[in-house]
Amino acid sequence: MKRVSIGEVTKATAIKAVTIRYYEKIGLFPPPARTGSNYRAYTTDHLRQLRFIRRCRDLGFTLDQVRELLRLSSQKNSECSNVDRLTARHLTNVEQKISDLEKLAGELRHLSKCCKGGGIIADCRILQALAPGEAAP
Amino acid sequence: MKRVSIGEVTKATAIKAVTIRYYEKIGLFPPPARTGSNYRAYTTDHLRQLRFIRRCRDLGFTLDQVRELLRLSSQKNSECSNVDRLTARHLTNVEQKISDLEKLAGELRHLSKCCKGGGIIADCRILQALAPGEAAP
DNA sequence: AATAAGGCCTATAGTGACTATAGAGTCAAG
DNA sequence: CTTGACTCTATAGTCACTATAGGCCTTATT
Repeated sequence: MKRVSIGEVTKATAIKAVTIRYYEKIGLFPPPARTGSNYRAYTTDHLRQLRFIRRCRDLGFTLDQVRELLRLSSQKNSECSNVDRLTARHLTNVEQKISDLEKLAGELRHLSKCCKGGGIIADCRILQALAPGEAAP
Repeated sequence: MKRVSIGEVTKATAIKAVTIRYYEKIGLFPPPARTGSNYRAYTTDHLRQLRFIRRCRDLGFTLDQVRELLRLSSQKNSECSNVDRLTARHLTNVEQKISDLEKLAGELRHLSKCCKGGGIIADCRILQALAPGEAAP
């Protein structure tokens, strides 16, 4: 079967070589065979897995979650509800994070509004607002 | 003047003692005096600074940005436009992150929708969707 | 055949912002 | 006097990489 170098994998998956080696080191996917000169030689199976990993990471899953998804996806006959649950939980996290960030953006916008332009630090409204419990005189 | 222990500071600022010591170690704020038994003894100035830091962190500024804000806020007579710029840039980052996460949440919701309940892994739409370029048969 | 460029190898250390752990000294109350 | 809560230092671990150093392999050019 055809085997490719780590550089080819990088081109095909957009995962950097160092990262691929790192994934191998932490046991995220099985290590590939080596050539006579000790170069890694990947199969199309590796490529498939690494694309899967890349996609999961793009979607914000942690490496532990990816590990779990890989494990689950290898058990072809077991129930798929675990996958659904994992995805749903992750979605909840992401939604929480969005709402946190939106609150935060609101506060930052508020800060930005009150200090437009050319005062001096001593009168800076932003800094005053950042110092809690210290009302402006 | 009155000085308080690290425990008091923790209560007053909601920053953990270890974190306060960590901030001290990386030089984020001046180290406090010590008691005879080598305990840290904080002034109200320290308290003010640490509350400031806490607030900045809550707003998502990095420690480097906090460092800069502290530096700026100590120069009472210089211009405040730098503070404004820093805040604005941070806001832009936050807004970018929100939009990234929203796109991501959309994809996750899409995933979640297509796999509700009780199939087996071999047919799992989520896993199929996570494997790019491998269309379902 | 020598050389230079580029790809690949390993191992180690660094990032940010903490968190956890171990082992020891200090203080107040009972 | 002992218990328990608090404090101290130093070190290592977390996550998901990124950077660096130093050396081998391959290919193309001279």
